Amino acid sequence: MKVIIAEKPSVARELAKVFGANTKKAGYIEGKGFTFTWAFGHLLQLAPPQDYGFYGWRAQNLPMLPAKFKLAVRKIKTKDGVVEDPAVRKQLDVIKALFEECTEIIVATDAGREGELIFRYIYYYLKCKKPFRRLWISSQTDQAIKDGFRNLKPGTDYDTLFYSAHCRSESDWLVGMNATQALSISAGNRAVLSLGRVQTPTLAMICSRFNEVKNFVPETYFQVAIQLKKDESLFRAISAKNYKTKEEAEEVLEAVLDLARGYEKGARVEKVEAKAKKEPPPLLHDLSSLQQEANKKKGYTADQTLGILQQLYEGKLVTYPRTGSRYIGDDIFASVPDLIAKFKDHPLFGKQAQVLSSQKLNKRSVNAKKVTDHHAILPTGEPAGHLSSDRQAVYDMVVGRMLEAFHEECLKETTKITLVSGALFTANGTVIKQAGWRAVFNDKDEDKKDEDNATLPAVLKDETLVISNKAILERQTKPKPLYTEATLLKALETCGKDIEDEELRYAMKDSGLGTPATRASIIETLIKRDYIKREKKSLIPTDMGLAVYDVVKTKKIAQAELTGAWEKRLEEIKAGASVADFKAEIAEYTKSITQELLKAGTALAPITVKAKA
DNA sequence: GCAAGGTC
Repeated sequence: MKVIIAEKPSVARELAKVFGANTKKAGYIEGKGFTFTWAFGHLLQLAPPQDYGFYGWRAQNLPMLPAKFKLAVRKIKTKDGVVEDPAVRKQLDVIKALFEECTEIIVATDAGREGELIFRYIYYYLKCKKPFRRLWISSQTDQAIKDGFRNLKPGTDYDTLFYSAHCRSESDWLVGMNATQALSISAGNRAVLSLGRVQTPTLAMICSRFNEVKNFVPETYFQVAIQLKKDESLFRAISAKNYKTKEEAEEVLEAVLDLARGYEKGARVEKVEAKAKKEPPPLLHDLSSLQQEANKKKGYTADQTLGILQQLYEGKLVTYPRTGSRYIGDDIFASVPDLIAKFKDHPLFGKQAQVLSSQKLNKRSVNAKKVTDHHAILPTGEPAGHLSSDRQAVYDMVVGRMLEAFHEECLKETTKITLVSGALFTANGTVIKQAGWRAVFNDKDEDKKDEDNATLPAVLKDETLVISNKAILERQTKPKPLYTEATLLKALETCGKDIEDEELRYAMKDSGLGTPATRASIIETLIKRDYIKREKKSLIPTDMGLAVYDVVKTKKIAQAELTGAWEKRLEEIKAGASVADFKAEIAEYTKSITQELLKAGTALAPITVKAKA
């Protein structure tokens, strides 16, 4: 018997279906000489400090550098404290029995670094010696699965991938556990002051933006607005220049030849620029873009959206949600017309689904090369039935985005009218000629200011127009906005892009900080630590968060570059570079950051006393 | 009591 192990039940079911195996047992499916079993993500984790004899949180223990890491069954928190997760233990027992029985293991965890680690941790924890081969597929259509099984790779081909995954895991433990204890201890051991490769740069981003806003000095400036009349329509134009003082603006205002001053047609059209613009449809959603949209439209937190999506996924209404890809492959695309047809009677989207059924689909979201372990989020087409309002809202975002993504471009015409009346004035307008994908939600373009979205009347060069009104506008420069969950998620995704060092920037280009599956929990961790809080839609630091930021802001652990540097080395390890060298560097860094924090954290003692009181 | 990573 051969046993196939997947990362999660849904994938195991999919594989079993392709093989025609359908005898369901507790924790596995069998048939046709194969057994399909699964993990639930990471079943095992690196054992906590006490498993190496580091009891309590004491400076003498630091730095904790286990000679050899141990694995422990994943824990959950219950009212009786932290215990082994019984479901995980049970599944491990199932896997153990199957591994003992089998002649060969086929590794079908997700095709990536963590997928490899999930399997290897199980394999080594169970002290299994059975031979294994690797299934490496990036799409789960029947054809891709069949091809993948015909083309299984030797398990050892992925040894270096495992080494890089293992290094990632141990390095995060070493730096995170030691830095956390060092800071907490030196601040008086009254509160958990956690630090980590991902959470600390995230905190730093929130704090630095907050400080920027707090220290921002707004500057007042002035504009002159005129109201013009062409036949029966009115529109507004704004001075081409901004003025620093009210006096300057008043001079310009005075010079305007308006009706009140007796000028029948005091404005002359200097220039009319009309441009046709094609606006392509948005890409399909990945988890992050959906979390951002749900936060903007409905105010859901990233964590809530992930939870809702997980429920929809378990209800088989949407495809795998924790994806970082906004694309699908050609195989999935082939099934899209049928999928769209299933929404022809949908109360909200039925009409657009029908429209789409009769036109050529836009292929902007179709690119097999940009599909990583999972493709973009799509509805499955299963009948949804009655859903709670939040599930319905998120489901509609998935369905609506699918219709948008395969829709035609939106055709717009933008117009810029330049006028002279004393000074120069401009009016910007946009007219949607053909809604295309924008017909799905009929939303306005939220990135644009209202005044740029005005509908302007047709005017000709050198035509003269009535100025029916004029005014001075007092404006203020604005700071960048505080982070919301939506903008923070975006920033986490893209934060590697402005790193100066070219190699580090390259190493982070596909990753950013954290992963789609973990970003929501990073935000929740910072809130749980009392480092940040939600205020309306914004995320703002607490006094504690700001104090921690002050201590670590110049250190490597607070920089996104640290992840870039690690990614670069991990990529090299994957390509065969020395593991020992990287481990030695991490041990060195662990020692130095621990020493620094053991001294630096004393500055935080007063604030932890206050927090405790 | 602690990281980041995965997922029911």
